[in-house]
Amino acid sequence: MRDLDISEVAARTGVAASTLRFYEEKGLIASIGRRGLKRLFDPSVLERLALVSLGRAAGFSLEEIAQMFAADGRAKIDRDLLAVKADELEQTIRRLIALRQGLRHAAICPARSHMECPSFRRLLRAAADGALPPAANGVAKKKAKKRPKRA
Amino acid sequence: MRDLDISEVAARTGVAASTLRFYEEKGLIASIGRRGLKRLFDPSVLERLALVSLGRAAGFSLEEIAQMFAADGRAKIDRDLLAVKADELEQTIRRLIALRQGLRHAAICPARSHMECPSFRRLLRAAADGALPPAANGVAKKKAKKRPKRA
DNA sequence: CTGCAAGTTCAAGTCGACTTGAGGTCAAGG
DNA sequence: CCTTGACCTCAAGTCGACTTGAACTTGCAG
Repeated sequence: MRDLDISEVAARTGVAASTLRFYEEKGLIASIGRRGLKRLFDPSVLERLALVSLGRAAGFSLEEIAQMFAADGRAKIDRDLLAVKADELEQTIRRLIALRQGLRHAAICPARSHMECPSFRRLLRAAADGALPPAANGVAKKKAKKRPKRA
Repeated sequence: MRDLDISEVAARTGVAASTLRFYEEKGLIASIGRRGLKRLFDPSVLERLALVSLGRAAGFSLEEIAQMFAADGRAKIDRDLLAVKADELEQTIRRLIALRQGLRHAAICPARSHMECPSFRRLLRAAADGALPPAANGVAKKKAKKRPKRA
């Protein structure tokens, strides 16, 4: 496969060109050269981006991800770290399950007011105790932009 | 129970005073009056805050939460909306579970490089397809501040 | 009566991950 | 050869949820 220019990478991964530049700046990906001014990417960048996407989904920050890559050239991912993240994820999952249960119940609860529902009050107590997940901050409105063709 | 001043509310809920002012400004809570300059809160604010906390954990924005309260005076929570959130949560949970599986496997995978592991590659593919959760943005470092006494 | 800790207001700053805008460059098609 | 549109750089802006700082005011312990 030929080298890819930025718009091809964007099209094939669904990652905006601006984001790709940003990632390069952060050391998450690398362009293999330029044609004139324009970046050229090796096709392997696609895999790399998948890895980034995976890392993000797993709750790693861009910086953490960059460090995994930075360790040495080849994506050297610390297995212990993975296990730790998996455990964290497990915690989160448990909490979310409890929460979902609570919500479902609240949604169909016959009590006149939620406040009269013991189940809801229990959930409330849990929330007050901080036993529920912290709730992702600063999540901007997804403006449902074009999700480009999947290659 | 007597009316509470802001630091009492903060102490009993673990919500910073600055946050309480912020919440009041946003219409999420209301102070019942002032002693001099100082806000006084009715004890019911504690329950209200638990509700806010619950809403946040469930993935509602402050604005959405405010609207639930705004509908009329008494916390009028739309059951359909709850159900919707519960479903979203369900989606998220499924994805997180897949992810956790993937991470766990990757953590113990015997393949020399993760790239040589079919299971890992499958996960990667899923990530590339956007089948994984979007990963909460803008989450600032929790600096492990004092979690004050639970009343 | 006085001092001061604890409250107040309002504007501005922070955090992470990007996006947007202005202004510039250049490879390729007509 | 010349246009043009895809790319480029760099600075600044955005989003949500708060926090922080500066400059005041005040209830109340001593």
